[in-house]
Formats: sequence, C-alpha cells, structure tokens
Amino acid sequence: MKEKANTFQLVPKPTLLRLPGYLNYLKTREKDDCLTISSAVIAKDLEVNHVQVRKDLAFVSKGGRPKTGYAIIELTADIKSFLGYDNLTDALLVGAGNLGKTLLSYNGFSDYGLNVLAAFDTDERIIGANINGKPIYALDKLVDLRRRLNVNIGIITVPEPEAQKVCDLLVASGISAIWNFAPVHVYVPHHVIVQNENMAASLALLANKLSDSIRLQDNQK
Amino acid sequence: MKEKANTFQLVPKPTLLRLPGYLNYLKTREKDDCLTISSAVIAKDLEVNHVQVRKDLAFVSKGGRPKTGYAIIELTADIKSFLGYDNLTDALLVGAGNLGKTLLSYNGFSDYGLNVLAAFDTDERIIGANINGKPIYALDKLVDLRRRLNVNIGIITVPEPEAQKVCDLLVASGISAIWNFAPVHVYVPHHVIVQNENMAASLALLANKLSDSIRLQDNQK
DNA sequence: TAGATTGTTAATCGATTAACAATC
DNA sequence: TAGATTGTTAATCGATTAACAATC
Repeated sequence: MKEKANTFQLVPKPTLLRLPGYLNYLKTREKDDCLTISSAVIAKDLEVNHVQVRKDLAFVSKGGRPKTGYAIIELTADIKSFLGYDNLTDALLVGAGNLGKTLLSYNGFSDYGLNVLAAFDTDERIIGANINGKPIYALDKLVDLRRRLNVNIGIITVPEPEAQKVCDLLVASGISAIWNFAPVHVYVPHHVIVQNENMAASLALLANKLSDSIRLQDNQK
Repeated sequence: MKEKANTFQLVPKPTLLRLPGYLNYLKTREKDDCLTISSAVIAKDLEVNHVQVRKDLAFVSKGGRPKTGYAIIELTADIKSFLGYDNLTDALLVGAGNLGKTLLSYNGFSDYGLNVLAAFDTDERIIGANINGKPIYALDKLVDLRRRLNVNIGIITVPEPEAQKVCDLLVASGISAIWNFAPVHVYVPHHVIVQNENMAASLALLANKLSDSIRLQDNQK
C-alpha cells in the first residue's frame, strides 16, 4: 500500500527548491486576474521543462484538469500548505547588527511560516530595546529562554568570528535547527540541522553565468 | 585538443554551488593553523563524499599532493580566483529600504568580488544621503548613470509590488544581470540573466529537513 | 619500500526529458 | 467528437559514488 500523506512523501531536493519559485510566479499571475494556468505557460516563463512542472506540482497538489490547467488559487494554497507556510514556527535570532535588525524588521517571514520571537545580543546599548516589537535580550538569557519557549529554530546573524561560539550556545540550549547567515562553516553535532544562507554562493552563480554570457557574445564576434 | 583555460571549463552547477562552501570551510581551518588538508577530512566535516571533494577541487585547482593533501592557502587562492573574487565587479542597487541599507553597509561583498557603487530610491528623504560612503540617487538618474559607469549588475531590493517596474528600468538602462531579492518572479528579455536570492526557498528546505527529523525521532518512538 | 592520499575510469543512482496514454 | 492539457511510463542524461591506478 502506497503512503499518500504529505509528510511521508519523499520530495526530491530540486523540486523542493523550485516550489517557492512557483509560488512567487503564481503571485504575479494572480494579480493579472488569471484563474487557471497551464504547465506549459509556467514552464515557458520559468524556463523549466513542462513535464518537470507537472511532476513538481504533482507532489504537492491534487493536480490540474486536462484542457483547463491548474486553478491558481487552489494551487497556491496547496504549495503553501506543503511548505508549511500556513502554520507558524517560532525562531530566535542571535546578533542584532545590521542584518539581524533587517530580519527583525521584515514582516514578510510570517508568509513563509516563520515567526521570529526575539533577538539576543551582547551589545549593552541595544539590550532591552525592541525592534519591530521584538525584544532584544542579553545573550546569557538565551539558554533559559530557548527552553522555556521551546523554540526549535535559531538564526545566526553575528559576524564571522563569533559564529561558532554562538552556534555552540544554541546547540547547548537544545536547538534543533540553525539558519546560518555567517559566511563560515559551523560545526554541530549530528542531530542538529544547519542551513547556510549562502549569498556568496548565489552571487558566484550569477557572476559565472554573466561571464559565460559575455564570453558567448564575444565568440559570436 | 583539450581546452584548459579556466573560463572555458564547464563546471557543473552543483560544483559551482559547493565551491563557496569549501571556501568558508577552509577559512575556519586556516585559523586552526593547518597548512594542508586532505579531501577525506573536508568530506567528513562538510558531509559530502570524498571523491566529490576531489572532483570539485580539480575543476579549480592544480590539485593536492598524494600523502600530504591540499595546501590550504594555495587552494583558497585557487577557489577565490576561479569564483572571480579577486577582481571587483561593479553593481548598482535599487531600493534603499531596510534590506538595501543592510547590503550597502555590508563591507564583506568586496571579499566576493562585488563592489556596490551606489543606490537608487524614490524616497525624497534619503536621496542625496549616503550610506557607508555609497550615495543614494533619485531613481530617474539610474538609466543615465548605469550607462556612464558601464555597470553590468543590478540589485533589486525594493518591495514586491515595485520589483517588476524596477526590473524593467534596469533592463531599459542596458543591464546584463540582475540579483533579485524581491520575492516575486520578474520577467526579463532573453539576454538578461536573473539570479533570485530566494531566502524563502532556503527556509523551506530547513523547515522540511526539520520536520523530517522530528518525524524520524517520533517513529523511533 | 609501504602507506597514505590524490586522481581517474567505470558503475550506480537519481533527476530530467521524451513519448504516449488518459481525461475533460 | 476533436483538441488541449494533464499524468505516467520509459529513455536519456548528468551527477554521485565505487573501485582502482598513480604518486609522493
């Protein structure tokens, strides 16, 4: 017997990475007052294969209808539900510098199911303050608060040199997953999940594509 | 005859995405006063296959030495050079809100070969100001300045609703590549490269891994 | 020389694409 | 019914891993 429950479905990583892209795309189409959309159109605009699109969507949705395509509103809801965007997961942020403050100020995270509860820092001047309604606590309150609030996700936005120390602290506090914005590798025990927000990697890809395309132009002379 | 010049080497996308990770990792090892490192150690710490590591590194470096491994300093330089981190590429940023300001304030981009020259915005209150030495101009100066400075990369950090308009403007100004931080799909002509900085995608992956691991724990009872 | 480690060639695995059947 | 579009099964492609040869 085939297991069908969302949570037990194994979704390929590439599909998982494309799903938020479909969502962003559907957002723009919804504004255009489209009610339905075909995999061929999505494929063309997003520059992926149309079979790919249908396969990806099949993981998360009951599917479209032959001749009409996918109902945009329904499909949007399906993807959001699959990605867990409709129930909030709490997170704690460490490092209320520039980037940290920006993330605290960003109200869009709730759209993605993330709820940043509070921040921690060592800078006396900002401890006790709050940003966008989110309090900044002293770093030594982290372990205790993490436990009492039972938060599973920690966000690291401290400068590079402090990343490992902060990471260790989060681990000691019992965190399950870490979203790391510092551009260094952090060591964690096996049971802790790390997701690196690697803007450098993203940039590298852009620069690479750019130089490829410039080379191509040059070759065509 | 096999082409060997760096720029003509076709590097698989997965490799390209891992390279910045190796760099971050080597940074931490350099601090530990290691001079050489073996692919096996890298593989273990980064949780990738050791053959994978050697294959990846072979694309960018003259390689390690049997019995001793890779010279860390040399390898670091090779990866940086390959990724273009050692010659700066100019960029213009549009949208000096929270995120835009944070990127303007971040001095680390130069480590990745990116040089943000200036920002553009429509908010009269900040036009004329500068952040971290980078001037903020009125948006209607963009087309002209882009041309005069011959900048190839544009960064979009405006809110979602304005992203497409700003994108069109960048394209009209003759930009070659766009780094898009707005969480919407933007349409561009074929010759323009878009790289979406999709934090939501990253987050989705983290949340997914987390729920997988929680499920696993639960199943083990 | 023996052993550790790199680099390469071959085998496997998984993701993408192509061909086609099913359905509205 | 015919045609458009979805969904599925099979073929292809590319990336990862395994086995082994080369080298210091």
